[in-house]
Amino acid sequence: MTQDTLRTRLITAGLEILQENGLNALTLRACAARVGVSHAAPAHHFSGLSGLITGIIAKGFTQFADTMEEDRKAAPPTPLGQVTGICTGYMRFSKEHPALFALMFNTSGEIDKTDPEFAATSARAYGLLHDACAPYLPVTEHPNATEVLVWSLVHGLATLQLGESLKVAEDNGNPPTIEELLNGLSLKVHP
Amino acid sequence: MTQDTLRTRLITAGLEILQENGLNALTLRACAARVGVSHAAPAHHFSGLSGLITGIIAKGFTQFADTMEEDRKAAPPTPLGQVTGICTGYMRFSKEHPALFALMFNTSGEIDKTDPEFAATSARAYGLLHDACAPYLPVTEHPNATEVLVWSLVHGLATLQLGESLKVAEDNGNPPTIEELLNGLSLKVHP
DNA sequence: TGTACATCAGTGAACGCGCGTTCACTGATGTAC
DNA sequence: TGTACATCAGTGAACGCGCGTTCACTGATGTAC
Repeated sequence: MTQDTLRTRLITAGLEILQENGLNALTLRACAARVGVSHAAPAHHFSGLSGLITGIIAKGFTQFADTMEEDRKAAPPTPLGQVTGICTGYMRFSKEHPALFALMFNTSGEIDKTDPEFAATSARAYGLLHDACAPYLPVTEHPNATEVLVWSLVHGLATLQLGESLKVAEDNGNPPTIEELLNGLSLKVHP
Repeated sequence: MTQDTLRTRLITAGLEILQENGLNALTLRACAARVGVSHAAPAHHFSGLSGLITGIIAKGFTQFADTMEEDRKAAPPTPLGQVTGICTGYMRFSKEHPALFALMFNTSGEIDKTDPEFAATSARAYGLLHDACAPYLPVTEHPNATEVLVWSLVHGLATLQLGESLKVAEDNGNPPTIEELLNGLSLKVHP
C-alpha cells in the first residue's frame, strides 16, 4: 500500500501515535517523522495541526462505527440484543482506543465540525445508535428520550471507566456491565 | 484576602485561566503572571505544572460538591427529589465550569491520584452521589448498580452536552433534562 | 516524436515563540544566645 | 535588648527544548504545441 497518499499515511501515523503515546505526543512533526518525510511536508495536505486532527477524528469515527456494527451483527436480532450489541461495541472501542475516543468527544474542541468528512462519519456512528433505539418507546414525552438515555448511559460509563473514576464505587470486584445496566432499564418496545 | 498564601492564589489564578481561556492556556507562567509574581516563583510551591493541576482539580472537586449539595438542599426531601437535586447540581457545574469539569475527569490523566487533597475532595463529591442513591434498590444483582447507572447517566449527559454531540439527536428543540430522564427510570426504593 | 513550459509535492535550513527549569542573588523573617 | 546567623520565598536572567511556520529550492510529472 505504498501508493497511499501522504495525507492518508499521515492520518494513519497520527492514529498510531495517539494509541502509543497519547494526545500530547500528537504533533505535525511527529506524524511526519513516523511517515519518514520532512516535517514541512504536512503543510501541503493539512491546514495546520487542527486540520490533521480533524482528519484523524473523522477516520476514528469510521473505526468506531465499524466496531459497533461488528458487535451488533454478532448479537441476537431482538431489539434488546441489537441495542446491547451497539453499546458493547461502544464500550469496546473506548477501551481499545482510549486516547482516540477521548479526542473524538473532546470538549475543548479544536475541531472543525463543518468538515464534510467528519460530519459524514460521525453521522454514521450516531445513526447506528439511533436505529438500535428506534424500536423502543420514549421513556419521557420527548421523542428522542430513549436514545438520549441510552447514549448518555453508555457514554458516561465508558468515560468514567477510562478515567478510572468508577473505582471509588467498586466495593467488590468489577462494576456492572453495560449489558446488565441495559437489562435493568426494562425498556418497552413499541406495540 | 491579601494574606492568602501564594500557593492558594496560584490555584485561584489557574481556575480563572481555565474558565476564561481553556486548558491550553493553563501554564505555570500564565498563573504566575496573573498573580503578579515572577514565573520562577511557583517552583517553590508546586512540583511542576502537574502539581499545580492537581491542586486545581482538588479545589475544583470542592466547588463541584458545593454545587451539588446546594441543589440537593433546595430539592424536596424525597428520595427522587434528593437524587434529582444532586444530578441537577452535577449538570449545572459542568455547564458553569466546562473546562474545569473536563480537566477533572480527564482521561489522559497527568494527575497524581494519590494526592491526599485530591483524594479527600473527590471522595466527598462521590459520597454525595452515593448517599443520594442509597435509598434505591439495585437495578441489577450488583449492589452498586443503581449508583453506577445514575452516575453514568448524568456524567454522559453532561459530557455529551458540553461537546455539543447531542445536537445531532435533537429533532426539535432541547434534549430531555436529567430530571425527566431520572423520572423515566422509575427507580424503586428499598421496602 | 520531441521540446518548452507549468504545476506541485517534498526538501532542508532557518525563524520566532512560549514553555519549564535552573541558579546565583536578595531581602525579609525568625531564632539562638 | 542587641547581635549573629539560618531559613526561605521570590527575583531576574539565562538555558535548552520542541513546536508550527516560512521560504527558496529541486525534481518529477503532466500538458501544449
